[in-house]
Amino acid sequence: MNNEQTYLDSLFEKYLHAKRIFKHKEVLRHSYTPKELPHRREQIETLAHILVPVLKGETPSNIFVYGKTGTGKTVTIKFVTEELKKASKKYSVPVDVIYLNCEVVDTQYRVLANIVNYFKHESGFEVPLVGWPTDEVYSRLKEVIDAKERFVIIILDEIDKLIKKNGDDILYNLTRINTELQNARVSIIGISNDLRFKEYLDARVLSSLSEEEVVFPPYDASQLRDILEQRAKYAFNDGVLDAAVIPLCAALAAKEHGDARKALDLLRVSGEIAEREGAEKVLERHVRKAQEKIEHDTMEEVIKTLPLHSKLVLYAVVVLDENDALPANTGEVYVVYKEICEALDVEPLTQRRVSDLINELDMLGIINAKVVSKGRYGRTKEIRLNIPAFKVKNMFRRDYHLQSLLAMDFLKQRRLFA
DNA sequence: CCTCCACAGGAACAGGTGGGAA
DNA sequence: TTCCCACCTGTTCCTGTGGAGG
Repeated sequence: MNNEQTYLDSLFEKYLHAKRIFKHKEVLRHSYTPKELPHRREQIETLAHILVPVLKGETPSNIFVYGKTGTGKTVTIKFVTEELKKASKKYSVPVDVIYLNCEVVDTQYRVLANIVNYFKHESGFEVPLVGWPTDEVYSRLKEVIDAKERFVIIILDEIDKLIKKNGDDILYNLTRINTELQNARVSIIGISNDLRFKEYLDARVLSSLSEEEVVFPPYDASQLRDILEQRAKYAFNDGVLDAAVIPLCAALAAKEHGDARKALDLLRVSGEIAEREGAEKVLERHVRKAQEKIEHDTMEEVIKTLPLHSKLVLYAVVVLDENDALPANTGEVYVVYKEICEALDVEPLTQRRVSDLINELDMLGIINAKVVSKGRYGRTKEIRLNIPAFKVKNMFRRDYHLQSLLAMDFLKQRRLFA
């Protein structure tokens, strides 16, 4: 047998094994809506109960839904509203469900524009993504919605993001829109990860938005196990999962506030790693590898796409870390940052701006910035690095600006904290 | 109890981009 | 083309503040 032949054999061999792991991988993606939602019966019933007046031609209450990430809020709402749409056909009540994710659609203008554009096939016009005055879009919205008798359910997912950035004007407008409509009725379902977000709301808005509240508690490990098992049945071929795999994925995800999304990602990536290795079964060690890979990949993606000055600020924190100068305060980070800018011949930003960049890095989980008061010695942030310095440097190694910085071994030459 | 540090973080504004409309 | 608008980055100027040390 010649080399070419062996190569071809192993090529097919690998392919065969690869086929053995997954049956329907897409079942493990979070965009997939399963036909059954384990451990969410109570929430489904509550939501159905709140929405059922629609079928009798009455306006349902607005709903406020909250729970941490990966507790099944979005998937449950989508499921229930889908069912409602099916039922509404039977009773011939026209219902439109508009789903908006406020992480993407994150201004009052975009929310309104998206709603108007939802009806573009019916109304025949479209609002541009920028350009119009907001109140014009709003009156166009009323016109379009009110064109006939119907119920419009607007789902605002991650509504906290929208409010934190823009205040509660949108909600104020949307919650009282019914008083200005003749034919149509609008109700709103707000979904939030953050319970404290209610503090940002005006009392009137709050009382009208949270006429009904539905809470999604985190899943515990055994519930996560049920969810994974249900999906694994369709996703994987029989017998390819080692008995320890699902419990481990569930346990790891349960540790992080019972996040089902995380659990599904772990299971999927474990399968992918096993597949790539050409293994016949998914084993515990694949899950461990998957966890590392997920963590590393998301962090790397975030850091790579950071704007230049955020990278420089982060690099300043790395330098401080390597000088054992952490936790540092804002002033110290700013001093190092300015030196880095000078070394690279880049115009530094003001401290005010850098302070905001530090907050952004904190939000991304790359660093940790806690506001502390040191009494006589002022009020500042205590800044720490959340990932090992060498990992950050490795990610920077491919960055055009920072390469030179690493090459000149900035840290040692400058002797910043001798 | 008061002071005063070293900032936090809000407000107003400037300048630029990218898009639609007349 | 020119004008308008939303939105972003960034600056300047500013007021507010928790708590150690006097």
